Amino acid sequence: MLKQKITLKHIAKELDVSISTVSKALKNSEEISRDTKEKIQAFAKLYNYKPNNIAISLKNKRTKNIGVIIPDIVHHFFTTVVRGIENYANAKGYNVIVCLSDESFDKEVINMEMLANGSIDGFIMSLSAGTEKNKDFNHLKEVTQQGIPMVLFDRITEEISCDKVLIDDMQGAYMATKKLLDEGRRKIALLTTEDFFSVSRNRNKGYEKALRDFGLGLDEDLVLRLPFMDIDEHKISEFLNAIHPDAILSVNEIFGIYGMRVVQRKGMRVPEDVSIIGFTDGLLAKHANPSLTSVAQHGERMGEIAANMLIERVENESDEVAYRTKILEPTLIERDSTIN
Amino acid sequence: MLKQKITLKHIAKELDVSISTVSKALKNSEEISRDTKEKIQAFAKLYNYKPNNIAISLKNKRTKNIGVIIPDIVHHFFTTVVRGIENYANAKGYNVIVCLSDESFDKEVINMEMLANGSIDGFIMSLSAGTEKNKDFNHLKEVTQQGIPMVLFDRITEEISCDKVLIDDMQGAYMATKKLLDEGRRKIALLTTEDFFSVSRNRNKGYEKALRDFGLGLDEDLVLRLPFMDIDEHKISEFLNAIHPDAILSVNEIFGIYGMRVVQRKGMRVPEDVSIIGFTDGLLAKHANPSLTSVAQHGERMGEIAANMLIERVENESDEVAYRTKILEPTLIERDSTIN
DNA sequence: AAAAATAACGAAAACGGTTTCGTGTTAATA
DNA sequence: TATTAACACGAAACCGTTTTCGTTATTTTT
Repeated sequence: MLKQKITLKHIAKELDVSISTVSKALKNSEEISRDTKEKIQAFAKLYNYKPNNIAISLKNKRTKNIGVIIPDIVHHFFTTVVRGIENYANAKGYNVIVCLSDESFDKEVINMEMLANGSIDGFIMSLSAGTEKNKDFNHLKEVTQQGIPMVLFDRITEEISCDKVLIDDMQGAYMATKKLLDEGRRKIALLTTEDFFSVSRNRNKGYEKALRDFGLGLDEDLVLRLPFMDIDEHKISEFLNAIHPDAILSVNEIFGIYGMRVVQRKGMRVPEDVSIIGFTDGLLAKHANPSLTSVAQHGERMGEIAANMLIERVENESDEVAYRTKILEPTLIERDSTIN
Repeated sequence: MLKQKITLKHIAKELDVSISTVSKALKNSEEISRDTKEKIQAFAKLYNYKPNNIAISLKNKRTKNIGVIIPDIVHHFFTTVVRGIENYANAKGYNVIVCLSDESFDKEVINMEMLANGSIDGFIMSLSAGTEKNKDFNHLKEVTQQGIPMVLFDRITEEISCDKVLIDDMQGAYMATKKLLDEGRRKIALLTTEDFFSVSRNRNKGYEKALRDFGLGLDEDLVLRLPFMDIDEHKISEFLNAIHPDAILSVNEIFGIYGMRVVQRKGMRVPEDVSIIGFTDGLLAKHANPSLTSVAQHGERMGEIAANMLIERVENESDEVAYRTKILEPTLIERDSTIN
């Protein structure tokens, strides 16, 4: 049953011509006579010949594969980015190899090394928590020095020069905070992550800037820094009980959802008593009760842009085009956890 | 700056030995003298030599890549399966190439063809809606006939003989329905999809069987079949208004969430007035208010099992081991949308 | 009719490895 | 001392393509 894959060699032998002739005939080369071409093409169609990708990759030193390394795939934002990458890449004839770093520095390194040895033409990645934490970017450096194009998105670092795409996190947090201030809120709690996430740092800054622009200072008591995994609802509860905010800004979706729940459990109403805004416009935000006003990160567009940047680099040998950093504008999606 | 990748040939020339000697030395072959081996290994380490994956793939006719084709990646269940596949595959030294069919038959075919020409050692996939709809499985047939191993999960078909892994959907729906019946519910609405999804058909069957086992018949008026995309909340609302159920079973997570919202909007309480159970134990279910009792599909395990089955096939040339179908037991996760 | 041009194809190198099968040295055996 | 083993290495085929550069015939030109 095992219908062995047919190769140029088989066709050549069968039709009693050389491999080169077969190859040329299938590419409709002018070098080959009409008769021969038709004969070969007919035969190839009949036996459903398809060239072997691996052989072609070896020959051209081009795999038409893109390596994507993300911290987590069970995560709405990354998932939308992957979808954007897939869409664009597939349309351009590229496959996407997805690897998960699982927020671990070691896994990130291992995956990069696996892929960097010829499997892919370039990388698109977002740093793992581990990498952001220990600030070791040597694996990225090595890869770029080998001439493998790379695009960083969302969780990026200044230490590596390469193309980058991200949203203006500071601006997003600024917009959100301003929205809350405009509502008349003055005691705005910030639910954020530990400080090593560049993304969170920027969001924190935007929060602070908005406060200052309104003549308010940053009150560290209003800021809760949570570990990014294993969320402790109790901690959030204690925090909110202690400070009694009239609004909450969360640097992600999930903290916002937890915040909302805690607030509601205390018998307070959202948004009448407490307004809440989160980051990441995911399913949770959309379907929460009330639905959660969110700063949209436009993951799918981010993915498309990243793929576009990468493929351009891959296909234009003309290396020395300056590296670009594309900064997307975040959008505030107003829902029912804020007033009007 | 472009530190060119070093090859066996470079090492050979530099150390004035043959390529074969270098190759053997790096594999610690007994054939090569201690001195030579040490010299070569040291040199290779110094210049950070790593064999080219593509070349090795071509030689062994093994890519160490697994092709995964899923309908959608912004979807909790598929995402957990991918994670399971990744975990297992990575540990075994395999990369995962993810392609999205986007629920489209055509895209599924294109992606399979892209990957089937040498890029991967085997497929793990779940059928797109389009494929389930028009029941055309020729692309799957061709691939298996070429001897490329394949594992189908969740959305499978009997028409293809290959390894399969899925949960007992009928049993899951049965358990859920029985739970509702045990609560004393008698008017259980079923929110399901169009009939071409094998998965939904089985869940419908489980629902029906439970009813019959309780001496109740299937009342078609209690069944609403919704298109799987672009959910029309209004339609759900009309339906529920018309029949006034005391419980709702949904064949997925999202319909359940919508159902809950509609019920609550009507001023009824969940679960006091209406109990609700959904399928897929995702984030929405966990964070809904009240949290949604769900039939867990164990996506991550499913992914691991699929990867395990596939890799076993790939590595054991001993083809003719009978195809296996692994059926996982679903689990009912009781939360607050049902009583106790 | 001799020289040049053209047409149609094949040989071989190359991509970067692995592996089989020599082959020339040295060391052990008869 | 002649023969054989063991050792250490290299040549070459191979995986499946692409592509350059011949090499024949045949046709055109002078």
